[in-house]
Amino acid sequence: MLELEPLCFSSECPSRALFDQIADKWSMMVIAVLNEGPQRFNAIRRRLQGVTQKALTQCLRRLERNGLVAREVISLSPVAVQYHLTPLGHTLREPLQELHKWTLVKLPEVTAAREAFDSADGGKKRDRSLIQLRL
Amino acid sequence: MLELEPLCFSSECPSRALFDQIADKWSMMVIAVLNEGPQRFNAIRRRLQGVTQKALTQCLRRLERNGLVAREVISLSPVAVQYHLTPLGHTLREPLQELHKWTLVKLPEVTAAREAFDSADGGKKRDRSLIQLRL
DNA sequence: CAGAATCCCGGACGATACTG
DNA sequence: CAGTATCGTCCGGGATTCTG
Repeated sequence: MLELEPLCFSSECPSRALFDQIADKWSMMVIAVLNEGPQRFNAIRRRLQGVTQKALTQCLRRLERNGLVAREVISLSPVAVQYHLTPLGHTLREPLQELHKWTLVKLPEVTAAREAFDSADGGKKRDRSLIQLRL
Repeated sequence: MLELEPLCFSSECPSRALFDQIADKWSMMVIAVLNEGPQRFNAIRRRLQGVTQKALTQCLRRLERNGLVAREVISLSPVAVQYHLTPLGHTLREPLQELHKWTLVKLPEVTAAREAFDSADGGKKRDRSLIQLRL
């Protein structure tokens, strides 16, 4: 029942950096896809519409390096490569999915908040200054 | 008990973009800090060692725009500004904290995996090619 | 105190071409 | 097929300075 310790906010806390490494869009989606079973590179690529080959490669390498995904080369000709979740990777799936679920459920509320925010002081001094509203 | 629908992977799916907007290091930490109660700008700044003023401002604006955080100006002299979580922001706290907890618990395993990965093919062809190992 | 405005640079990213 | 290599672009982020 402890509230997660002092909840390290120090800049040396390594979990801070780790967080950035696992909590990104592509990692989440790759893990979700691989949760359905082992997949080959281009199979993953096809399911993640809009991902570039470079981004996917980097993402997979990072996941592999962090021990969340395993890569196995199947020596055919031409070569085939399969990726699958490790047990460790599996433990990450649920927390990530919770977050994804949140975005789906709360999207309407967020959208409403955005419209309120954007129109509220649309005429004031903060026209399009630092508030880069992309997305 | 549904497995989260078709789990939209399409590039038009708006929750994909939303995910990137809320699942970052600073947002997580700001929400964690504000969970302890309303805080002023510099108070937050002090607790989040290493954050720059610009990054924090941007983060707070984004959170405000998405309806997760509310900003209230207290007219003193000099001006004071308080930030606090909205009810919507509160609902995001738990999923984020789960993820943060994951990084704390699994950090040893991840670290081990990294060392294995980095040393395993340290001598092979993938020296320091595309696998940028920063962190 | 709580930011905004400016400047600047390294790095992220996409597009393209090449390889085993 | 599953990547790697290279290039050009762009922009997010830090440092600094200024303001109500």
